[in-house]
Amino acid sequence: MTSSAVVQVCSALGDENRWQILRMLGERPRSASALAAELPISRQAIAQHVEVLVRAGLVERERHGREVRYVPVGAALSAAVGQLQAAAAGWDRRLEALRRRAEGSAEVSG
Amino acid sequence: MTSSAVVQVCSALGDENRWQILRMLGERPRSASALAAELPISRQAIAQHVEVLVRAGLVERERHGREVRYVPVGAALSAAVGQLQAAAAGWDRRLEALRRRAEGSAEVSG
DNA sequence: GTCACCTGCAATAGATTGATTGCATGACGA
DNA sequence: TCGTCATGCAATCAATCTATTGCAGGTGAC
Repeated sequence: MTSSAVVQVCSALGDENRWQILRMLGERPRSASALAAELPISRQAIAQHVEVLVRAGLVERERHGREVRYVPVGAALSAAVGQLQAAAAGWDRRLEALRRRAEGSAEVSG
Repeated sequence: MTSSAVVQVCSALGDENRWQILRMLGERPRSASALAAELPISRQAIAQHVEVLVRAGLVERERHGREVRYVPVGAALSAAVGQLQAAAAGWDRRLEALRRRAEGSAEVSG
């Protein structure tokens, strides 16, 4: 892993095609070929996007005969959301303190 | 804007340098020059990262004389987290249904 | 066994991103 | 006014990412 889990999940979620794929898999697990039949990009491009999602832990492979179906993993997203939430909460607290200080005195001694 | 707000926030959060910057700004708002003095990358690189964060709505500019201080915006992160949470919840529900179906019968008729 | 289909790997081209250097502009302080 | 310091813009380079094509390997159907 080149980066922490949250960063990797965010990076994976930082692309609209991957959101689209994730949404489609959420409706119904599908193979890369099946996804390619409904999206304007090639199967290989989709395979690469899915690989990113797999590495981020957001989807899992499921073999069905010669077919590989991809299934989203809700828990991974929930976990990432939890950490983001914690970060947001921490910042909120600190930022509130900062804001109070800023309103009280714009510039104390340089 | 080239993409939706959530995607943009995720994309901005998909880089460790930007997390680092965000954390440092959370501790204490600073200028790009001040950040550059504490990070191993150039001021310009930091300025570009901060620009990404500003475009994502995660930080705001604050002029103080000839200095430009950057302040994180907790609300933006909270909002994004909220949407991610909604997505996660939706998927969780659907995925639970899928899982139940999968466990009951591996492959029903196509 | 053979055919068809789906997956997987490799190589490649184009676009985007991350980081750097150099210079110009603008504001504060002496 | 002049010097200093911080910001801002432009150009450039390297690395990464996205998407494509082509082909080899495997699995299931007949």
